[in-house]
Amino acid sequence: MPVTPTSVDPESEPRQRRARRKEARPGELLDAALQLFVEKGFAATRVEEVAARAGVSKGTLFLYFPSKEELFKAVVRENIAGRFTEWNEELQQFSGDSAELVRYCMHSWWERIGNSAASGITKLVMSEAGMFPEIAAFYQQEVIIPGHDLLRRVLQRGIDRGEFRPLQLEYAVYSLIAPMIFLLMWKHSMAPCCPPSEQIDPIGFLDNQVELLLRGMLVTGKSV
Amino acid sequence: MPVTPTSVDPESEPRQRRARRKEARPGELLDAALQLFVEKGFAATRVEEVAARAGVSKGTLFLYFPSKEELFKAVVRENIAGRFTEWNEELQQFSGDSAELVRYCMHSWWERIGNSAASGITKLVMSEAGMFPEIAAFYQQEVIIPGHDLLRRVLQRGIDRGEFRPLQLEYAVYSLIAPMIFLLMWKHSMAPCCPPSEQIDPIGFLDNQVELLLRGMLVTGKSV
DNA sequence: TATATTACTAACCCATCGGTCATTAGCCAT
DNA sequence: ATGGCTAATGACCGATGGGTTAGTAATATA
Repeated sequence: MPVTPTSVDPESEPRQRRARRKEARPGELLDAALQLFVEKGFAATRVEEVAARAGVSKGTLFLYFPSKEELFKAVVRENIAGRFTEWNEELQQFSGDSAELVRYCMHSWWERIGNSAASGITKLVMSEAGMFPEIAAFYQQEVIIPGHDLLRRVLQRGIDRGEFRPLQLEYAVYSLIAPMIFLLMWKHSMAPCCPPSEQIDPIGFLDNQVELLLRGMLVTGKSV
Repeated sequence: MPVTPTSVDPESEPRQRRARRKEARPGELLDAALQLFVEKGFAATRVEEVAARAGVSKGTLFLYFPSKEELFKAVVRENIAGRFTEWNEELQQFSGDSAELVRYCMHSWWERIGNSAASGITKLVMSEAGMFPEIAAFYQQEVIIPGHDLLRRVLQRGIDRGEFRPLQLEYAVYSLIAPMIFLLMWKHSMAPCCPPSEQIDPIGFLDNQVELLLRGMLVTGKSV
């Protein structure tokens, strides 16, 4: 494949060859890098390819990022803006019953993370964690723990309101996280080379899983 | 680190430098490769390192495996020998109730796969699937589908015996697979660089998850 | 002990790719 | 216009590492 810039920019003005656009470069490079890292993994992605996809030469990339590794870190940082505070408030205001809240959590996770490029980041981090312990730790701090806490608060609410049985909170939280991680890995690794017979409908699975878990969590007698 | 052979062989006879051991080589190379691939991933593992760990020179490795990629495939094949037929029979003979059978399944999975080197293979395959669609497809055929079918049969048994509610079988199967995949990814990516506070006790989690799911699957009124 | 066979080795080759730098060209102030 | 500044380039470098092969030493056979 020739290295025609896949034109990350929205306005497809026939850009001149050596335009000077200091402001726009980093973002375009990060976008291109995100795509390629998710597609091919860290090791198999060539910096020159990233540069080409951003419509720029390899030298220019190193003008903005000191190394491939730093580029990778920047990609990860860029794509996990702390959406958790906003999300937390949203859940704080929720007034329905806790089963409904859990359903809502899972759905909004799918919409905002699972079904977006952010899911690629998570897959990427888990795949390359061995090579980048620093990033894994960072991700742990910035994503896993906040997400974990958020879900624990949701479950605690259910218990406090007498809707859920007293649960082993730590484990129950992971019971909600597990299907997300599973879906995410599936989507990015098995699904692409998978016969149609074995495809998973993500929303169907998520709904089903949540109902199953809710039945297990709700106080006995309480119908769904 | 010097390249002293880490002596894969059990009997630590002070092996001479150029011993001829045609029979033992492939196995030792595969063992070394498994370890290193799991530790460092495919790309980051150097064939010379594999050879060294097997106590042999790089040239010898290429005498037994035509390329690094074929070595990788051989490792995958070697470590997922069709244990499924044996496993299937074992479950066919099970005489207890189906909840107990599900518990037994999860536990034996943990013992035989999750807590063994085989789990590293699965993690590896999922991580590198993008680079090796052929292997991903192979794994799909040889592992995922048989495992899937095995679990479906278990759940079907529960429904047939009136123990489980009529379930959405396809989804319910993945509800059992999800925690396994989750544990596996966690163990091989996040756990190593994770504060003690966030460690997961695998068996505790698995048990808890199973009980939660069983509560959701059992016909109403049936206690656990 | 002499000879043939072959498992094994180590030095080698070379394509790839991360990273550098001297040069070029777009932009702006005067 | 033009000269100074710097964003951008692409040819280049060096290291890395997969793969090759000419030669060596262990074994078999006689």
